[in-house]
Amino acid sequence: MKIATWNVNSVRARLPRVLAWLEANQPDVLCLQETKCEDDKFPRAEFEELGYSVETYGQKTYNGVAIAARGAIEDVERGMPGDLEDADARVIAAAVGDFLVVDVYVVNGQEVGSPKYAYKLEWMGRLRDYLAGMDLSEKLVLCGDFNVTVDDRDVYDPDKWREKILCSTPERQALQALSDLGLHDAFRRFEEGAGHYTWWDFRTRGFQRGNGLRIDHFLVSDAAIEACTGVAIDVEERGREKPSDHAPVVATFA
DNA sequence: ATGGCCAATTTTATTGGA
Repeated sequence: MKIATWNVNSVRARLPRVLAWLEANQPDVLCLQETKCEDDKFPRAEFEELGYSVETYGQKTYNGVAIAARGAIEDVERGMPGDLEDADARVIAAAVGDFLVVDVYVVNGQEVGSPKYAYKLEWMGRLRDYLAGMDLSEKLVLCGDFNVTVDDRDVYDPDKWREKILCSTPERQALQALSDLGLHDAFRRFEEGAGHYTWWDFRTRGFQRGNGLRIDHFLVSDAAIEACTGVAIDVEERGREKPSDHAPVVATFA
């Protein structure tokens, strides 16, 4: 079972890239973030032509998540408890085979101390409560764009980013609270070194300079980590024409 | 120290991203 996560930064703008990537990599499941389109505008037919069914939870312009899978996608849940009527489309959960997949696009937070930062921490707290209600004895895979680095190994210049957005202690604690439920950072099971990133800023030409952050993660249950045989960041995809600012990340399970 | 790029909509600016 190969499960991928990718913040595509608009599924319509990225469609040729996404379809080519699916054909080349053949994951069983692809979790998308920042689809940036309403469900009836999602390019569903193009995914289906490649043999993928799709469940979407989108909105106009911002946010938006979707799960594409070769097999049946069952028990789909959109949003989470505590969401308001017009809540951001940031989480979709479903069963695929014997895996429970939870696809998230965590709030960015803009700047430490800002109203959006407070919203980020509140949202992550609710995500924790939502997950606490799930069956964590199952093979549960929580993946997506968390907009938080786990520790300084995930940051190209930790001193520059000290207590800044994506790296602040409260954000890392909110992420740790998810791990404390019994979820494991699958990437770190296989790689302990620094310098492995999943996002590079367009504005600073971060990719060309090697300035990135690791903010896209797989947090998986005991049963899932036991089955996990590897996690790979597709850095090459980030270097192609008209890329997303995030690279796809692929977790493989026996 | 700052800004750079990219996408969508409110489009010839603005907002948000991280």
